[in-house]
Amino acid sequence: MSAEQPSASSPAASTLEEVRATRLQKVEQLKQAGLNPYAYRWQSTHTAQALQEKFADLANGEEVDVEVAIAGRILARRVFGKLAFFNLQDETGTIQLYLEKSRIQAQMGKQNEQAFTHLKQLTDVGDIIGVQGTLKRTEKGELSVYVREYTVLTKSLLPLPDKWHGLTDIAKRYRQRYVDLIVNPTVRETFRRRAQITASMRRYLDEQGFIEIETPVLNTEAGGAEARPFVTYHNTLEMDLYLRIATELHLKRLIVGGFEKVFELGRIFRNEGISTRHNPEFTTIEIYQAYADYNDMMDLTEALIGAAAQSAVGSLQVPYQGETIDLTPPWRRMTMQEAVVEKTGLDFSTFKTVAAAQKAATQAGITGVEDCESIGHILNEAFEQTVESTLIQPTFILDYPVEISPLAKPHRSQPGLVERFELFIVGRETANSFSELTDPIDQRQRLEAQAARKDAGDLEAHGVDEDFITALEYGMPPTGGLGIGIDRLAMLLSDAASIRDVIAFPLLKPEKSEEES
RNA sequence: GGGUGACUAGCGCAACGGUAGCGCAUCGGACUCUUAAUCCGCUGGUUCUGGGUUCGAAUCCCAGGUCACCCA
Repeated sequence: MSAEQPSASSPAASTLEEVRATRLQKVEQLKQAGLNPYAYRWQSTHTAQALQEKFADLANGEEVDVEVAIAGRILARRVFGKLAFFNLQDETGTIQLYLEKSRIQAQMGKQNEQAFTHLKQLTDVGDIIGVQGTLKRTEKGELSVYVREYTVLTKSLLPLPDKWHGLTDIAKRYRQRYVDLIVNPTVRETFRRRAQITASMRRYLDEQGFIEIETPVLNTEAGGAEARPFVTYHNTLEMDLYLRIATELHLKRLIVGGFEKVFELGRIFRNEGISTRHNPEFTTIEIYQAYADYNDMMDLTEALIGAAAQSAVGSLQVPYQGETIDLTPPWRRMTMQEAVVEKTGLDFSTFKTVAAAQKAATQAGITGVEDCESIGHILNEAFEQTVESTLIQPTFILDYPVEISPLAKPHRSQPGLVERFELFIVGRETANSFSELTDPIDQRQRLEAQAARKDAGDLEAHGVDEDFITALEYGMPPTGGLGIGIDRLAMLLSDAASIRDVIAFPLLKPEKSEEES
C-alpha cells in the first residue's frame, strides 16, 4: 500500500501511514545523496558493554584518543543546533553518541557537505547506524563515542513505542516480540538465561558421557505420556501421523540398542488447553541412564538444575515472584503417602477398599473422587488438591501409585507403588522420573489396559506400541529415566510468571482476519 | 468450558449519554553537555467488529473477536 505522498515539503506526519511515508521519503533522500539506507556490512571494534567496562574509570570531561567503531539501533535522539546526543543500543547494552557538527563535518564534509544536516534530518529513532570515533565522558558523566563518521546501515520505517512508557500491551508484546525485544531489555535477558539453561545442561551431560540423539517428531502412534496429540497428514504415504507427546519410547529403544547414557532436549506437542503454564508446544529434556535407578536420577536432577541456576542466575538462591527458592542440595524427599498424611491426616495405606478411600477423602474435602477407579487415583487426587500447590521449595515426591504410572517399575519393597518421583518447585511439577519398567510382559499388560481406555473413548490414552514391546523383549538393562520441563525451569530462573514470557513466539490466535468486502 | 475485566491517535492514557482530549513520538522553527533535553508552532481518530436503544452512543443493551486474571 504505497501511499502516494505528492507534496515535496514534508507534511505533518502523525498516523502510522504518514510516518511511514515520511520515512520512505528519507530513504529516497539518502539514496539521492549517494548513501545506501540498507547497507551490506559493518565492522565493530567493541560492544557497548565492552566500552562501558573498559572506560569505566574515565573522568568526567575527559577524552581518550582511541579509535573505536560500534553499531546499533538509535533508541533516543536529543538534537541541538550544532550538537546531538543519540543513545545507541546493541545486543549487550547502550552507549551514548556525542555528535558534534564541527568534528563530523571536518571528517565527512569532503564527501558530503550535508553530513551533519543529514544526520539531523534523515535519521530517526529506530534506525540502525554504525559510527567511528573516539571516546569521551561528557561533563555530565555519560560515557560517549565522540563521533567522527557515521553510516546509516538500516533505515527504519516504523516508529517505536513511547520511549518512557514503552510497550506494555501484553498481547502486542507477544505478537510483535521483535518490538518487545527492542524496547524491553529484560526480555532479552530472559531468553539469554533460557539459552544458558539449555547450554549448561548439555555441557554437564556431555561431561558425564551422555550423548544427545534426536528421535522422530512424526509418529504413527503417539505414546510415552497421557495427552491428546496433534494429528497431521502425510500425502504420499496417505496416512495420519501424530506429533510426539514425549520422547520416552524412542530413547528407551536406544538403551536397548546398547547406548548407556542418552538424552534428547527438544520440542514436544500436546493438543490441550493454553494457560500461563501451558503452551501447545514446549520443550523437555529426557535423560536415560542404563544401570541406574530413580535414586540416581534424583542426584542427577539436583546437579542439572543446580548447574542451570548457577549458569543463568549465578546463585542457588533464586528469587521468584517475591519468594526466594533455595536450590542448595539435597532437596527434601518424601513419599506421596507421607505428604498426604502431613496435609490431611489421611493414611491411604490403611484403606482396604476404593469405597472406604472415597468416603474418607470426601470427608476431608477432596472433590471429584466419585469416578476414581482405584485407591491410587484417589491418593493422587488428594495429593494434587492438598499438597501440590504448597510445595514451594524444591521437593521430591516419591513412590506413586502404579495405576497412574504405566511406564515405571514396581517398587522394590512397596506393593502397589512404583519407583517414581516428581520434583515440585513453586507448586509446579518441574521434573518426572522413574526406575524404568523393563519387564515386557508387565509393560504389555499396562499398555493394553491403556489401549482399552482409548477404545472406551479416552482421548489421552493411546494404543499399544508393539515395536516398543518388541524392543523390551530383546532386553533392556535396568534404567533410570528423567524428564525436566525446560519452560517451567526457565520461568523459575528468570522470575517469569507466565510460560509465554519464556517462549519467544508463543501460540496466539490470529488477531483478526482481513475482512474482505 | 465458566466467571470477571480490558480494548479510544504510532505508544501510554483521559473523557462514562451532549463538539473525542492529554503526554510522548511524528512534522515545521530555535538551540554546542543532553540523557523523559528545553522553548515556540502545527498535524494526526473506522473509539476492536457488527447490530440495537436514543433527537444524540467511545459511553447504555445484544452478539461476536482478541487478550489478561480467576475457576474447572
